[in-house]
Amino acid sequence: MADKPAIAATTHSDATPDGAQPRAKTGAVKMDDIARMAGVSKSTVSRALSGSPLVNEETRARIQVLVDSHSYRVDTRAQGLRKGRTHTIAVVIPLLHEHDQPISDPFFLELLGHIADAVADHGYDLLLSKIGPGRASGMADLVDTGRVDGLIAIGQSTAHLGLERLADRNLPLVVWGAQLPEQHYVTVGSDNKAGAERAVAHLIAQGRRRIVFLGQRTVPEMRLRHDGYVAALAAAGIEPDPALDVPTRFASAAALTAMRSLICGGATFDAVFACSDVIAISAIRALQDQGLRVPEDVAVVGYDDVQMAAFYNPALTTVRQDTATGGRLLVDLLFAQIAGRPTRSVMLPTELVVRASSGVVSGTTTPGPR
Amino acid sequence: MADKPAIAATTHSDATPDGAQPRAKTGAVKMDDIARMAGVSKSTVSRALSGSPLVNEETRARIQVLVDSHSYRVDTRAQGLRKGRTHTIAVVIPLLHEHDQPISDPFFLELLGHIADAVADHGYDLLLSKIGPGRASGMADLVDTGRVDGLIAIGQSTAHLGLERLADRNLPLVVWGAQLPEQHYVTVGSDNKAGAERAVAHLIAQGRRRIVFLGQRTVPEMRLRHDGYVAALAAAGIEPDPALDVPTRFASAAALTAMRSLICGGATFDAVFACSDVIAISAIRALQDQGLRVPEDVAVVGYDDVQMAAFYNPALTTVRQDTATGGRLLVDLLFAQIAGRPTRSVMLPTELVVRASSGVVSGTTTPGPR
DNA sequence: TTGAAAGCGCTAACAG
DNA sequence: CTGTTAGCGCTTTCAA
Repeated sequence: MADKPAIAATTHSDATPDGAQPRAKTGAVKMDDIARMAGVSKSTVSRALSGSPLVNEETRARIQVLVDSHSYRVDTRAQGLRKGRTHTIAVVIPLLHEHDQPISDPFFLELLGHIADAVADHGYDLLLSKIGPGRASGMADLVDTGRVDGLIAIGQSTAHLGLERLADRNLPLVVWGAQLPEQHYVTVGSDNKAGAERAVAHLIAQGRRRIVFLGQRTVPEMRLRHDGYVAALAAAGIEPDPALDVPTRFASAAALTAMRSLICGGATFDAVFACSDVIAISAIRALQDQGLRVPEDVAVVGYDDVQMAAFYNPALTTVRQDTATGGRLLVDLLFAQIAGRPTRSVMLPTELVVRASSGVVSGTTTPGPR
Repeated sequence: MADKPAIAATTHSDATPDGAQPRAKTGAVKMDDIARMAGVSKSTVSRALSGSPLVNEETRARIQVLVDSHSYRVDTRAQGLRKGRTHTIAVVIPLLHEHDQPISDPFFLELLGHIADAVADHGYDLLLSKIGPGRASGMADLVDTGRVDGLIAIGQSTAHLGLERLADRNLPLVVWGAQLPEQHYVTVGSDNKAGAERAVAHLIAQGRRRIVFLGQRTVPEMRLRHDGYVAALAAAGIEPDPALDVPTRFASAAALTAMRSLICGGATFDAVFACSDVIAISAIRALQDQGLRVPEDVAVVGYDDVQMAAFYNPALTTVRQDTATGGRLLVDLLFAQIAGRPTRSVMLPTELVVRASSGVVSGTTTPGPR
């Protein structure tokens, strides 16, 4: 770990600041207490609190007052134990690689934010969990130990088989990612192939012919994007050059290195299709460092339309994934499954957002943010 | 909600795909079942699983086999109910404004990632919760309803008073943010004033005199950064110009607008100190859109050293906050509080990372990423 | 070394 | 409308 912290100040001791109630940690008031004070039974309180119609309005009011004044809250743990539900769903981020800087891609954060909103709207809690490679069993545990009612996996990465197993066990599960043939689990994701195809076709339309594919093809979504890339080239009668197929992980640093070595390797190319905006941005940096101009010498297109894409310099042309509907859909489908309703995978349409980095001549007006 | 999804495919029905065990949803195996199979009592299983030394090794082995083969997992809900602990901690993101795009700043994500790691290392779960303005009571509920053992708030934003109340109730709570005088709760955060002061001093050292402060002073951390800004100016004998004090929210779009109107308002300045990297990046975009060069015409310094800062164009000079130690510290302090040990606030040192955007002449070598 | 019994705080029949 | 009675699945005395 890094160096010791520098300054230290405010002290938090267990002494109660002023003469406040020195209530012990176990001192929380329980339903029984409320019942006693209201002169009724626990059951009545329970009913009153759950809005049952079988309670005298007067009684309910009396109870409510007590509840408020003592700021009593039902213990969800006990409630869940009894009712068999947890009112919690897990969002799992399967890590792609050993020690990728945690959840670093802004795209994830945007999606996560929307998921969090949707989950909250349902009145559920959200458990966030990072799961290392191979350990899909960890996901099952979350359900088996009664911690959550269902799972949302962000990105199937290399966990495909593990996810299949979960789905086969009929655990409520929805995955953000690619729609694979024959898969047993439900996914929500953008139309990766079509999105990529359109992006690459756009580059070709700008007169580019030697287009680099920058991304990790082992991840299903990226493989589909690669398919789109190939399809677009084929449609234009261009033979894909394996030398322009550059694998890279998602971290900025990795992308930078990959791009650098491509350039230094003497490859010739006039465009780059990157599998994510973060990768695209790193690529641009590498290009500029080597004295290449974007988009004049090399046009670049990314994927995601992360917030920052519009603000980059040059502003990034990219394939937008709609994280807002995506997030909400993930949650809605999951709740449908929890409710026992059958669900099916959804593929979201993508949109090509053309900005400066792909070399389209535009006026002085900056293509704004979303 | 947006338009309807496009394509749909794989169906997830309740029918068990192949001849797998059509185990009902309640069909999970319980401790009692294991006990019966092992020919011992529930208590023994419990002891065996918790590593109690009062169990015959042979018995323990027999139980373990059963547990593994049935992939039995202890129900943490019941366990928690009995033991009074939840093994879960909450990370709360107090929202700054009504509908700021959820948790959009990459800085938060980086910090969150590290917190998640640290929490996982302790074997705890992490509940993610977004709380709207003013509703600090929501945080208390998390503890009162027995959902979590403690709270980590990321950014005090405008929730200061609410946090005070929580601390006064002696709930385990650690806050990422500014260290305010007399505050009752424990914080971890960077030395905002010193960091900002150094950044601004750096700009002054580059010969800049008219330096814009770009950020929201209502947030405690930002106010401290403003203090540092003023201090640096004062040290150089520069009178702060109120016209250069530009408030803006944290979203890229807001920063862009703020900067634009400053420029169009005809203000003259030769540098910008932005309260976050995201803001800095938007500011640069605005400057360039108006034909100003960075750093030649206007030098820019950000705050955070978000991953992308090194990759921006021009690479961003910024004040690095160490999210790795910060995250870990937040968690360690929280666990100390949960264990009943007294804790004190910590102020982390910052580091000024000088890159191209502040106009320092450097060779062809790019200041690399971290 | 093990088992029996008593709850953790709550809900849900089943009787009034 | 309300109270009584059983547990939800686990841990933990207290005895054996």
